[in-house]
Amino acid sequence: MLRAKIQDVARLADVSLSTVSAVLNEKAIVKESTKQRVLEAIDRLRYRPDYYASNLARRQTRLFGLIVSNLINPFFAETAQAIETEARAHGYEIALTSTQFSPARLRECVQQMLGSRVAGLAVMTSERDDEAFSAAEASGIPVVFLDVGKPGERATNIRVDSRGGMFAAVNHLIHLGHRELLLIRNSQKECGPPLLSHRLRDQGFAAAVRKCGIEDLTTLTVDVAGPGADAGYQAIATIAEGSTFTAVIAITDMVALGVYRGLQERGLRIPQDVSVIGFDNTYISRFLTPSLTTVDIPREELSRAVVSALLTQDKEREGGGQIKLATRLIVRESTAPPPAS
Amino acid sequence: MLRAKIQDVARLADVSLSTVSAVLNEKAIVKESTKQRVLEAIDRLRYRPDYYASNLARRQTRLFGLIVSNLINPFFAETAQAIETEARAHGYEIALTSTQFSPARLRECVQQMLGSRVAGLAVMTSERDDEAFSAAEASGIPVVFLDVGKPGERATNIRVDSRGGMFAAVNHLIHLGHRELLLIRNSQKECGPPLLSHRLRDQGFAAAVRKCGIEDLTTLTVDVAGPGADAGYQAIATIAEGSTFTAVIAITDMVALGVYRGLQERGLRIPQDVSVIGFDNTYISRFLTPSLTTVDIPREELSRAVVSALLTQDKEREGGGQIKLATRLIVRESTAPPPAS
DNA sequence: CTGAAAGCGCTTACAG
DNA sequence: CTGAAAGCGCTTACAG
Repeated sequence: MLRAKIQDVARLADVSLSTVSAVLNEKAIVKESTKQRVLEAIDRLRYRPDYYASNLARRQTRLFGLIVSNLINPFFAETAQAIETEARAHGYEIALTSTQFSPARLRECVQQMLGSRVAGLAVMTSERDDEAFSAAEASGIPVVFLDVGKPGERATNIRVDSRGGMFAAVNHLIHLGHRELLLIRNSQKECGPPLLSHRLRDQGFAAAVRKCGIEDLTTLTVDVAGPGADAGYQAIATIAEGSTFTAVIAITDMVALGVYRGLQERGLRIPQDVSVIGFDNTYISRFLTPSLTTVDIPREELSRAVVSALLTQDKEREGGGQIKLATRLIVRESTAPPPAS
Repeated sequence: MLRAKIQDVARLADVSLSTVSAVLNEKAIVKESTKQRVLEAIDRLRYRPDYYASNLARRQTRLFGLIVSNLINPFFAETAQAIETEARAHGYEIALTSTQFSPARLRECVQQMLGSRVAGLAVMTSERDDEAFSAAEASGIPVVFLDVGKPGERATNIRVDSRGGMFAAVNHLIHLGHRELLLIRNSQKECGPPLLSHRLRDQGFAAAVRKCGIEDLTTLTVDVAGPGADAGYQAIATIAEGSTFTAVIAITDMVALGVYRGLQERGLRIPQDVSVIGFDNTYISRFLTPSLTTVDIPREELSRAVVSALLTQDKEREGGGQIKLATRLIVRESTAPPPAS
């Protein structure tokens, strides 16, 4: 069974190609009766314009590319959703692709997006790859990086204020009276250097500790490889009996979920024995028991910032841009004063 | 800045178009020295073949379309990921799109996929739309529906054995001694008729109850609109004081998460006071406290079944197919005998 | 408002 | 192994 083409529609409706095209794209004004004939023919033939032919013939697409690391991480999924909604509101589709944290896949994805002549490209991955980044920047289309480091000459860089979030988290714990903090990070396998967004959270933690002015503050940092919840669980399960801590900061909510489980298995109650803070404010965090104190990254603002940057024309964006997004600590039930010692 | 085209590469490398194309597509064998020249030119010009032009010129794409309801639901995200991995192993890309549970969006998505001349289309949505389905079937490409009802003439239908899963869940509870069961379902707004996969789970529940042969079995079903966890929480929060139940079956793990929270707020312990069973075996379920007893839908088998059906040629698939996928109850900590009354 | 014609950037037989 | 030519199915000026 052969696909109908625009020719077939034109013939059946007894009009010219341009008329069918006009009806399809609602560009020119077509006489109502003609339009009906065309519509009927389209319907009868189950005609669907060929996407490749029409995009080839057009000068441009109404498509934004969005590259994320992974769809299973709720933060990426929620953010992708928010961006798609925002983009649709402006008449753009989203082509979504995920890298599974592989720099090589990231390069492929960028090339694929450029080959799809996207009107703009957002790269929101944890991993980074210089070649991929420079290819994106050199393309001439609007490019947005999320927390990906070097602002670059032309790209817009969105920086989530992870540092600020970490400051808030650390200060919250200190004010509650905690003096022994445990920071748990996870890394994906084969990921090369640590994820920038994690590094920023990291640095924020270190800076907050340094600046708080508390002398007897003790900190410990644990790194575990693997998916979030597994890593958080492992971190707690394998930490030496001797190590003492009254509060845990998990680098993501998923890690915190694993921490919850690990603590419970060791017979430690949250928050009576140990306080826990997450990062990302994912959907599940407020349904956990106890509900999770976490750092919120504003999805709405983020998606608006991304789309508006992608919509921006070249001339307006010389020198690249830097957009900073505030974070906010959401205090819930998982944090409380440390147990009396 | 203009994109380089194949012409530019040919000119710079001093060869013909077909030679460049041969290098690009690794079809014909090109002399090594020529190949190097071409590769160099490609590199120098940052050339990227235009996706639309090449797909238009080709007879076919190596692209499968995948339509899901929503990316935030971990089940869809995890399944999409598994399918993408499986498809890549066979040399196919996945175009992923989500409907947000809207039948109108589903129609658009199908049309868009057909316009993209996908080599196969998998529809894994909770909602359904006859027009969209028949458009997909009429297209002549391999089509796979997941739990979407009517097998159709040509499409393959994958049925998850929800009924079997529900039987296992109900029987597990009955064997533990439970006699008062609560089933909690959620529905998405604007979704029209109840989701088929939920209906199947529903019917499975009813059938299991009917067939178990226990006389004094009491069941209650509650419906709440909204996202999973919210719905589960609301269901428990708003259920009348008088209603008694010793076990809850949640229609999805996300609903179970909300149920956990709701029960805890009402001072009920899991599983000492109330047992809870979920559905989907999502990533988070084993990290909850207590870990969640749930019905597993085998992701691997599912993705293999989907991809293999999409790969199947027309002739082999006359009359459509029906593939049934077994489910399995995973017993964890959230189920135990009911409290002594 | 409608029609004929050129062109989008590739791929693919087909000759050489 | 390489080159010239046709064609993929649209869109878009440009005349009418």
